[in-house]
Amino acid sequence: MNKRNTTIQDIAKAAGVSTATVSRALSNPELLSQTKLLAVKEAIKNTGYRVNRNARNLRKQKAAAVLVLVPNLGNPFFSKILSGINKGFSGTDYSVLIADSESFDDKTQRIQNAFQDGQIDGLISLDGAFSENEVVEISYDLINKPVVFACEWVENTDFSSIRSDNDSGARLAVQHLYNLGHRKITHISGPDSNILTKVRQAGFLSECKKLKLDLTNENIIRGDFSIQAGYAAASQILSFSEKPTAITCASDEIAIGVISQLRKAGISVPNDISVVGFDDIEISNTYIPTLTTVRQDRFELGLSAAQSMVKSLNNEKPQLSIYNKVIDVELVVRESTAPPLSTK
Amino acid sequence: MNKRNTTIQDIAKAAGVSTATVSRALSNPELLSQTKLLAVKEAIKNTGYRVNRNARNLRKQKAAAVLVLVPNLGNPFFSKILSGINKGFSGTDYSVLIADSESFDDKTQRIQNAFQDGQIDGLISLDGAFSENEVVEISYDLINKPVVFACEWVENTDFSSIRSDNDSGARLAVQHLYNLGHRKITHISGPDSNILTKVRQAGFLSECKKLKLDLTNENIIRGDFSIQAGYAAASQILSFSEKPTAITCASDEIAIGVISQLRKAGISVPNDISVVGFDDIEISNTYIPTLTTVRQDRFELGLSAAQSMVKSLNNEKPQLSIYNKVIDVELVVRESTAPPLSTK
DNA sequence: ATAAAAAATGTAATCGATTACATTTTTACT
DNA sequence: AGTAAAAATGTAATCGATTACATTTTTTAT
Repeated sequence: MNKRNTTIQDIAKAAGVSTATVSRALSNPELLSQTKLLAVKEAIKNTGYRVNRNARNLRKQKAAAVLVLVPNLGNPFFSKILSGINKGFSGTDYSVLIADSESFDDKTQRIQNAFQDGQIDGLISLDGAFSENEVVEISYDLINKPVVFACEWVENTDFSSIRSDNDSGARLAVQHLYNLGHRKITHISGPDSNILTKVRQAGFLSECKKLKLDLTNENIIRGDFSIQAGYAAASQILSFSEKPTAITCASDEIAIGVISQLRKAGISVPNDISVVGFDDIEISNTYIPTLTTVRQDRFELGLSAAQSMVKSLNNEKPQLSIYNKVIDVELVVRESTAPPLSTK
Repeated sequence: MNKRNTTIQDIAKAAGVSTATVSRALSNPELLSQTKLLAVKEAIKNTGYRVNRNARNLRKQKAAAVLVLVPNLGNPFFSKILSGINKGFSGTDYSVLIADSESFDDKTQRIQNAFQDGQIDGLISLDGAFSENEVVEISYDLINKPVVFACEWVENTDFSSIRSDNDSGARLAVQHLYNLGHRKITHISGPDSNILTKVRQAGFLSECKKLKLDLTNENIIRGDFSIQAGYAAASQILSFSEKPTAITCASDEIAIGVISQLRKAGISVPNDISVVGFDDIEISNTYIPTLTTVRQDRFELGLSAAQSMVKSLNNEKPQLSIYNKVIDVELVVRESTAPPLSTK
């Protein structure tokens, strides 16, 4: 069935031109005369020829592929971002390789290898958990290749990044609760080391201060982004002598965990306590109660990251200029927030 | 910074051997004498040499990559499968390319192109929606490359597939409800064309018959797998003269949609009506009420598909033998099901 | 009409590894 | 020790496209 592949040689013969001309027809058609160009196109159509990627990449010293590093592929939060990234590369020559940080011990090693093997031309990382040493290893100076962070990022580094306006998001949540009349608000935070956590927490505290709300150490509960963290946080809150009237969470999953746990303790959301999430994941609009939350446009996040990467890749002189884009977030008000009891 | 790449030539020179020997050290070390092998290894370590993938692939006429076709990357249902696939390829030389069926007009064209470009050696499709013509285009005869379907599959074809035991799942749901005392059960189905829908629906009907339950045309409601379909189905059910006491759904999302909509109409799950889902997605364990559902091991599904693909890929003579694996499902009983009112 | 400049095309080296085939070295056996 | 077989190694062609450089053709300007 599959004999030898059709190559550029075959096309050259069929069209009565040299291989150089065929190659030009492929990548620089404007250099050719109409006649030859047509002849080549005709031959290509007749044979169904397609350029061999490996040969082209070898010669051009390119990979025509980009690696997307996902902290945990199993977490649905990332799939929408991936979808946006995919969209951003559709219509380009680039393939999207996906790797799961969890699936290997040394992720920087893995990244370096992929670059050195000529497997990839660039890296989009949704994972911001890199140590100082690791950052050096994937830095531009060393690998000479573009790196873009999306969603998460690494502090004090020169990598481009696309991120949501996490600070505003946190503030919007507080303002919303404040406007409803809440004065005692607790924030459930993500894992300490996470950059998103830090920013959202800082935004929360700063906005509370601005609004002159009392700040005690019961204002912040630490957890991670999971539903389970929400359970745990709810239990803690239940033990507070003076309970908050509202809670802002670092993720929708936390919010859902909190709500479900509070409910088991007979505390109703939003009647007894209001809860605001962060992210606006799929379920938030269908959970009972539907969740008031800060929407991040995850698709857009991925799309922008991909587009920025494509730009870097297309500039022959890899422009080092750091590109940072902050994507607006939006407060989506639904059922999980209401005025506090006292004001009713 | 980046001078010329370290090549096999450099290693040969450094180790005082020929390039052939270096190449053998890389892929058939057992052919070499201890002395030379060590010399080569030493040289490789000193230089940090890595083989150039493009060169190797060109020469070997391989791609060392597999394409995973996902019906819709934005749908979190698939991310766990992807995670399993990734796991299955970790430790191998293969890269995982991901494509979203939604992101191009002609998916078979896209697949064929990827094969012809030498971009991929095999295809794992999570998308079973292929017409007869399309099936021909990606058939083994034509492309001479392994294809594995995971989760979904195409009827009456010779492709390998890894799937859940959808039939049993549907039956387990009915049995569970039957054992609780339910005698009037409605099934909310997925999109007509979908193979999973067909099988689950057939399982439902067959089990109902077996248990001698009345079968009217109110036993089946058509929808798609979405939460919205659940909304719509709930509205329909509310209009039935004689309401079912229990509902089985083709997906958890449908189930959640149904529950939330019934609730708005003042009907409580499970007190008034019991609901069983299918899939056991993340939220099912946290929804209110927590969802009784049929668990599919999505990670395992992906893992098996990847392993099967790796096997096909490693057999030099691509074994055409069709490999079908059916993965057990499990009924997870939670809060959304209870005995019907009448029996209480 | 002709020289100079510009455009079109061709020739052949090149990217970096693999491997068929040839040659040398080692082992095994009489 | 001598020879056949086996093991180890080397030489050079090859995979398929791109591109520097050389050459030919066309256009432009005088």
